[in-house]
Amino acid sequence: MVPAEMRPRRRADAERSVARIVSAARASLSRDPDATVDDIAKAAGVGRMTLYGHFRTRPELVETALIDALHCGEAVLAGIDLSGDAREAMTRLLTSSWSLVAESTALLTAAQKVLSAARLRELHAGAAQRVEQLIRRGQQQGVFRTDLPIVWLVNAVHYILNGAAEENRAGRMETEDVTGVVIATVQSILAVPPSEARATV
Amino acid sequence: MVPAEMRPRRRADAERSVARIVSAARASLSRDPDATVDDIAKAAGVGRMTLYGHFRTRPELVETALIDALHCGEAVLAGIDLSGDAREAMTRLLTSSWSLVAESTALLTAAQKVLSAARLRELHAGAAQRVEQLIRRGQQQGVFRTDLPIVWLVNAVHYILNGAAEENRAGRMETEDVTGVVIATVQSILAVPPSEARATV
DNA sequence: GCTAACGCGTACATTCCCGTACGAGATAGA
DNA sequence: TCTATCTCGTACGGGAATGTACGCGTTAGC
Repeated sequence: MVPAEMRPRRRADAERSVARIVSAARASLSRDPDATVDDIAKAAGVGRMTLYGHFRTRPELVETALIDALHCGEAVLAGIDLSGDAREAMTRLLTSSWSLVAESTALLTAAQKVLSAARLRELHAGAAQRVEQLIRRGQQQGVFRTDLPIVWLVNAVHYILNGAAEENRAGRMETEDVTGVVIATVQSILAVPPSEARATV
Repeated sequence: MVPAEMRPRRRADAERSVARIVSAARASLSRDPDATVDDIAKAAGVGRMTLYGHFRTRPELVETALIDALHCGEAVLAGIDLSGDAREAMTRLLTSSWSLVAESTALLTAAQKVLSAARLRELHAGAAQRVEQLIRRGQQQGVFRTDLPIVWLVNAVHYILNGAAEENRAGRMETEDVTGVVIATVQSILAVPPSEARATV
């Protein structure tokens, strides 16, 4: 709530602790949405009380972790060239940030239990919109399908990313294989299906 | 554990209660994996103590619900013609039972928290194998892709079904639209991609 | 070096859920 | 009608997680 600039100055070690806690929270929560405050503190290598010194409640911590992941996502997205052929742009996007997007989505579901729906929409709107715009541009270029609702296409991509991340965690897919599988699957979902292609001609 | 035939006879009203509880458990758990025993009892319209009269522990209830859903799935699958063109067979399968499969998958994730991995594999093996065999047959027919691991294809279909069910629950997709969207998406995922088609020829 | 800020542990109150114990009233089924 | 079975409420104990209170030792930063 309070802008970072207005809070009383923090000491350097406090800054480091907070960073480690947020990082641990992102990792723990995206792995297990029900991760305990104690789990996160242990993962961060700090005491539970130290954590409570920086975050008053668990929901506040979850929200901070989600915001952090979304900001990272925004930053990475901003650095990717999304112009040109939408299919190639999507491949670039997935190659460089599928794990980040998957993490954000997992965090989002973790946050659904503790944050209000309105707050969630507010936070997630930006991130999802970038993907949606890319898909929309692909549709205008005629390389992405238009026979399914765009909301579904956006979310289907997220479900696939999440699923691939989970397969990887569960040991059913090697980390080095994920990128290729994700790209192939997503491109198949977004591509113009044969039936529609005929209709378009 | 104990076969139904060997347990002492139950009265008709008890039979009805159990049926309502299992049904409520399936519905509640597939909506919220963390549904409380009390939630389920309320949804079933019985007291919590009545529930405990039939199921000793929550894990036992979860397992029963999962088994029930899987059995329903098996029964439906057994009634579907899976011969002929694998694509059409898949469409028939999805049309008649996407919601059932989605429910089973959701229940499976709910069960992952309370049942052992070994027990889960044991229970789920049959259901997943039917889908896997269908996909494998499609690959032999040359209508389904072979460039991605079959395990991934099977699970990707499950992720999509789950996702579609969630979109429907969240009010982002109309119930009457789900079937079409699911079929279109799954067929796109399984279809032979253009690049592989060229290579095959 | 001084001081405020920080790390961190113990202890405690609270809440929520699970599972058990007991028992009184209702009902299916013979 | 009679009885075993079933429903279901209250009450209780245990466990886990959240958040608070207090305090001592340490360290960053001036």
